[in-house]
This record gives sequence, C-alpha cells and structure tokens, in this order.
Amino acid sequence: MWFMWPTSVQATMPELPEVETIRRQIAPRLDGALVLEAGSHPSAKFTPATEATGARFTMAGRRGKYLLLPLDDGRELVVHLGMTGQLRFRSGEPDDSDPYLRAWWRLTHADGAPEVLEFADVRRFGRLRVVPAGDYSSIPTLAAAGPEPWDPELTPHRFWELLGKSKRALKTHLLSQRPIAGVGNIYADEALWLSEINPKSTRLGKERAARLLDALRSVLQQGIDLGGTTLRDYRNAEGASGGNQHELLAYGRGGQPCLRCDEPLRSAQIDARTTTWCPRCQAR
DNA sequence: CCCAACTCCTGGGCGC
DNA sequence: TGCGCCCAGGAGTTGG
Repeated sequence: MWFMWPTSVQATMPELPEVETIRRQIAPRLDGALVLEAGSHPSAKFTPATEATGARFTMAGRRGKYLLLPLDDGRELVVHLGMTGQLRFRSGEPDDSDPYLRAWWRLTHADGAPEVLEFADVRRFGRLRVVPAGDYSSIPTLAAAGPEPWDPELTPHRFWELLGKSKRALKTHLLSQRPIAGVGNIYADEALWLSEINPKSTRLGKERAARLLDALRSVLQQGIDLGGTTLRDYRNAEGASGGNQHELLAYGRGGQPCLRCDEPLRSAQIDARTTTWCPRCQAR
C-alpha cells in the first residue's frame, strides 16, 4: 500500500464524522428492534447494557460523539465509543470468540428476524449508560456539550461568544466539547490548519472565530462524506474503513512540509495531546 | 463554578 | 528473535 501511516499514531478516536457514519448505518436496522436479552463485560462501563432488556429501540440519534439510542419506554441507551469501540450486527449468537466483545443485545424485529447488536472495544475506553430520555445529568460532558456544528443557532457571533468564555489554549477548549460538540484531535488540527489559526491562541477575534467555524464545518462534513477517518481501529458498522485518512492536511504530518507554505509542520503536546500545526501560516 | 492532574486500557513500535 | 518499556487518546473522576 502506498499510504504511509504516521508512526506516532496509535489509534483513531471516533469523532463526530465516525459516529455519524455508524449512526446512519445502524439506525434503520435498530429501529423497532426488541431487546430479548443482553450481556456485558463485568466493568461498570459496560454493565448498563443489560438495562435495555425488554425494551424496543427507536430511531438512533447522535449528540457530538455520543450515540443516543432511544428506547420505547422513556429511556435512552447512550453509547460512547471511546478510542476503539465498534458497533456491528451479527446474525445468530454473540461472537464468543472475540475477546474484545464488551456488550451485546439479542434482538428480534417486527418481522421476527433474530439478530445481535455487538459492542466490541479493545481498550475499554468506551462506555454505555441507560438514562431517562434526554436527561444527561449523569453524563457531565454530554450535558455541557456545545451546539451541534450545523445547529442553525450556531451563528459566527454565537461561536465567538462560546469561545470567549475560556482562557485555556484554543485546542484544549475545542476538545472540551463546550464551544461545539463532536470535535476531537484529528478534526481540531485539520480545522485549525485550514483556518490558519494557532492552536495555542487564547482569544479569537470575531473574524477568526467565523473562519474557524467555517473550517470546522468543512472538515467535519468532508469526514462524513468520506465515511470517517481510519488510521487503525476505526471501522463502521459494516466493518469497512473510512476514506478521510487520505485527505489529512495537518494531523499526523509533524515534520513534513506544510501543504500551503512548505514550512515543516511542528508537533507538540498541548493538554497532553499531540498537536500539529504550521508555525508560519498558523503563527500567533 | 472552573480547571488541572490523574486515571483508565492495550497493542504495537521500538530499543536493545 | 524476543523481551520489556512506553506511548496514544476522550472523558470521567478527584481535589483544589
């Protein structure tokens, strides 16, 4: 294969485009399915899976990086994929041979077809929770998440206001999910590069905030259109890789020339996360 | 309320 | 070849 994986990259964290890709795939198949039985790994991160037993799934939603799987009894199964979480359907029995299977739900559809929804997660950074529908008070990051990127109320001015509330580095602020929901390390670096904004900035003017919002929407939309970014672990609900890894302009390119100005891109840790940017185009 | 530091996990890259 | 060190990362938790 001609594509060289950045050696520093260990895994792909599912961000908004990856989660949205999975949501679109599982939603029609899950809608109306009755949970006959469920099981999980003993960790408290996964045991809530069994609380869905006896309920029927309705149409899957998403908020940021969280999958929202509403049940027909006024509750909701919230799924976070963490770093390596994968959802998939299987006919027949749960796959006992997979050591990384963390939860499963045996389903039956209105037409009587049996099926299993499986949640596999090598590193166990994912987690599951059953909550009263729409009540995210027990999931603080979700409860405090900023607007969805395409929320019509997220105007450039509103985004500028949301950014203004922190004096932390912009990169850290974006990853907190509070100014906008669903952005992780990859799409943050891509959007900052695209909008030519330094990741360590602490205050943005209105014009740069507007540019950053445009860039975020652009990179997230491209990610969705290409079915997500697969560096190693990410697979969609059908087991397929995404295509956005071939389009990355900044993430994972530390030391390589900037595609705008040829200056070598810099990499450094910001808030314990690798960040790559162009010291010339993205100067402070 | 806010934030920094710590924690959770494991495969695989790498040095020796 | 094989062993063992250590990194990557989102978000929950804890403590200030």
